Amino acid sequence: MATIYDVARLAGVSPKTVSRVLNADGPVGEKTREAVEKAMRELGYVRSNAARMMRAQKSGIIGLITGAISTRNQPSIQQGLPDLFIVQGIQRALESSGTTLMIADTAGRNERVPHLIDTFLSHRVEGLIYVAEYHQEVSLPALPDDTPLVLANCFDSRGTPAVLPDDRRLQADLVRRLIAAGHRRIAFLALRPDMVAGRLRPFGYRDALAEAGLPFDPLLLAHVDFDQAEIGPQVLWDTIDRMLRLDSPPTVLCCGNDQMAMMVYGILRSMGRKVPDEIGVAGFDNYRVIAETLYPPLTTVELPYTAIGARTGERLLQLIAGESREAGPTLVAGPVYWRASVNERRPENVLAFRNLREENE
Amino acid sequence: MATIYDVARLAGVSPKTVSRVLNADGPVGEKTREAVEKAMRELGYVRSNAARMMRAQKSGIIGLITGAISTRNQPSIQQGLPDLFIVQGIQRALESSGTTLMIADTAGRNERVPHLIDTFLSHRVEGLIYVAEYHQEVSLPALPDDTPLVLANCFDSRGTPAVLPDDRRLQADLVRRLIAAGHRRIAFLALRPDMVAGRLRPFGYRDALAEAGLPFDPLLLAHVDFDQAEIGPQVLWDTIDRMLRLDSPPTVLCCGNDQMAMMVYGILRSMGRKVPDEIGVAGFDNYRVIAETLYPPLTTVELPYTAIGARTGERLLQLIAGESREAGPTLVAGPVYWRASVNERRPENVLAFRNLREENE
DNA sequence: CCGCAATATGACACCGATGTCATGACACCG
DNA sequence: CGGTGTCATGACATCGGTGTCATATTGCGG
Repeated sequence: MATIYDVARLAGVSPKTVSRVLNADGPVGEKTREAVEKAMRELGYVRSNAARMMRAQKSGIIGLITGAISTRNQPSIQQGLPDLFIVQGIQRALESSGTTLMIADTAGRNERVPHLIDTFLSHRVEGLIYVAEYHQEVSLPALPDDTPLVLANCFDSRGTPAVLPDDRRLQADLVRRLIAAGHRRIAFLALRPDMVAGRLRPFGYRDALAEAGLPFDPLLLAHVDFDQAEIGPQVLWDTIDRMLRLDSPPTVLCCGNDQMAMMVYGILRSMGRKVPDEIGVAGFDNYRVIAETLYPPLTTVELPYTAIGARTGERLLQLIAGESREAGPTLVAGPVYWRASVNERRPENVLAFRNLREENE
Repeated sequence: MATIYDVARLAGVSPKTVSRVLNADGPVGEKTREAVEKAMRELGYVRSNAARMMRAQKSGIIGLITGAISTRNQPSIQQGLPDLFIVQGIQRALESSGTTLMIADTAGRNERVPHLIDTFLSHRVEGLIYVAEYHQEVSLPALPDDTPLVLANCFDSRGTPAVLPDDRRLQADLVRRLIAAGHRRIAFLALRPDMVAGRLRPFGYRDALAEAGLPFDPLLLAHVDFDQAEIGPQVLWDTIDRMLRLDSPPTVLCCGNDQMAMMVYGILRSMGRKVPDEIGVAGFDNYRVIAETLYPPLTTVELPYTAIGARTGERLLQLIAGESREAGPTLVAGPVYWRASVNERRPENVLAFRNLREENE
């Protein structure tokens, strides 16, 4: 591959002059510039980042580690989609910064992380991002002080900058909207309590109930490990069956995620209950393939992965630039998508709710 | 960040000796080695790839361009999953080769590709991979001759090495399995004919029919643009309705992909037809969130994205190593997943089919 | 016509690792 | 005891850009 020396020779100038043309620093004569540009074109010259990087002590590279399929403890076979959207968001944020992304995946083996970090350090990355597959606590090996790190969709106990979904608020927003639609008995089929989301979202659920002056009924809240191989569907069935037999049964089922909602559709159908007329169903994630394809389309709230990625990228760029920024995690919320799986019981409330939100914007 | 000179000074040796310890070439005295290793540990030394790369004229970097969300013409809102699995497969294949992956996404703007390629070339990538979101023809700008390129999930007219799903064979394998299960009237709701998969898979469908001596009935084959915003579901409904009213209606509906199958579940339910007892449904993709969560679980065939990625990585490594390998695209097939959405009408055939396949392995 | 500033260009060193070659210290053999 | 080979180590140049400083050329006011 052609070097700056080749270009210089062909153009009959010194390498330094070519460098000046490349970087548009220092003055260059009109005719000289043209000769150099012609030479570059003829040779198909592309400047070597390695050499440049050595001199400048700046790589323009950011390292990205994804956690991907950690064998067990997966919240669902949703596998990878969060990662993907987060990475796309990161790319969008970095796009205009002139940095390039290097990626590596642990492939489920966390013990590989130190090695991946070393590889990135050897490329002198200017910053590191760790992306987790679902909201969780992680523990990463320490980095040299001068390499900033941002965690996406996860956090650690050292207070490393992190960008997280605002699970509590997202759930509260969804339940608020259900209440605004006139629902009063709202069941919540939460995710397993050993997952962060399974712990945070019930708070949001109760926040919304409390705001509206509705009582919290423990019989309407259940953590359901719906994703277990064999018995998952059965557990889900039993839970729903129990709730529907209550004296005052729920008018809507709030599911831990869209995938669970999809299973709930099947179960309700088997039970002979029509959605949304006999019972409403709401999801969580706005996993579009599910939410938009289900019939009726699923009301849900968006887990804003792309936005999380974008904020992560921005936050890292700030750290690299040395801008201090506040500490603590950045929480990201997203919109409620109101589709046909929940009936509006009181249209007038919904209008009021909309107006209220618009005023708050 | 510490350099090899810092380490050398601290250990009281020359940089070259440190280099020898690092690379385990040339002989080094026992005591010297220990002193050097101690110095490296104390300084937290990580060797600079940039410097190494300059000397060695080898980067150990592979560039990966993903096509992602090209606005229109998407086969579905499946958005990104193929990309993701392909990239994971690539990473698995490259993992042991000591190369690092750089990624960039066009973000739907194809005109950015030349710029992305230049960025990669400036990092002196040893090879390039282009990953498309769905099986399609692409056209990339020419590369310098010495940088190998492999296309994943796409192909071009220049005969660039490519790794593709064997759509025809996958569809044939699935239909064969349906026939083995005793089905004789098999409807095929194909994808749009302007998509490669929409053209190739009908051939596979007919291959399987022909092998079994079954007639091809044009009334049982329809291309359905099920994904259109408003009318998609209606078109799908009409098509199914028409087929079910035939004098000799199909006993199973083969869908263009799992997402379409999911919609078909909803439509059949609305029509009052029970799956699988009154009619079978088969998908395509083995999009697990759908196929495993639907009730009943969906019989489908796997579009082997991870394998496509792995083969792509392997093929690129071979090209980089200068091993010639055959030209032409690499076609990758995958297994049929038999779940509960299609009834076995003739169990004895299925056994025979299994034995046959095992003999062929 | 001289002096000084602005413009245009080049020589050279340096970034950090490593290939090449040289050198010094031993050990072993005849 | 000299010759030869092996081991251990270092000096030096090199990879491709670019920062620093020097030099050559031109223009313009006085």
